Amino acid sequence: MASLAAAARKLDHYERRLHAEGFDRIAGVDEAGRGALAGPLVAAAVILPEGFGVEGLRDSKLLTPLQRDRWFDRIRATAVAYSVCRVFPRRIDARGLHVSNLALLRRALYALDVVPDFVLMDGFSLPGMRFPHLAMRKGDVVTASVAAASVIAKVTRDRIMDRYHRRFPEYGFDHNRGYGTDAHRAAIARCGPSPVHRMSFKGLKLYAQDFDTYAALYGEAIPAGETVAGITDDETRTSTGKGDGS
RNA sequence: CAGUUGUCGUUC
DNA sequence: GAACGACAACTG
Repeated sequence: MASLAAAARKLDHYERRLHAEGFDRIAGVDEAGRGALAGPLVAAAVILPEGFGVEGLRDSKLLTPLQRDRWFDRIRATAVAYSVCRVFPRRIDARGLHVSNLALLRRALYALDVVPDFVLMDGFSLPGMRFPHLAMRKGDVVTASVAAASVIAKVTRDRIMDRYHRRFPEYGFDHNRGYGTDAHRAAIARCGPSPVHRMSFKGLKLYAQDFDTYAALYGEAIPAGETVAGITDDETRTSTGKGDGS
């Protein structure tokens, strides 16, 4: 029990310290979906109430899907305020990931209907932010507010990807969440990109600019059970016109 | 559930 | 070199 209490104290260590210094609307912000080849970037900001029971709460990546759903409900039910914002692939392509990400985090903060008096951030700080803030390495592992935000962002994004899976079933979005697995890349080689793919990302850019090279690199990662009978490596290369390499 | 390894993406 | 975002496959 001592170790449990110690772990709990550690996760909201910053919140407690800040509260002792007089802050009582401490927001955590985090985003999900950064490295994905498809789907939106999702950011969430959360202000937890003082004394929010934090035992078992962790970075969304360290929770099982069931645990994430449970925390998602609990955070939404008890938060002083929370917000979720997203940026879609087309805009990421147009503005770049980093710029999109900064704007998104800022939007999530300003979308809070309770104005924070302090902001805890994951990794980097926001240029020109008007709130007092602290950016910390591995923020979602170390502080409750950021962990909570990471859960809201992650669960929201996963649900969006589930919806995209119904619309574009060929890519396995329900499984890979838009990330670049072998099967996902092979699906792109077979079917082409969907409207929710980030065309500015490596791989998709390659697909658009040089399909033959893309197919040679990723097209062979055919999912089990979908192997095209009789197509060997050589024939694939021939059919995609890649016979004339170095 | 607890870990480990691998792979990929973006940015600095 | 670092940070952030992930999935996949393996051990116990």
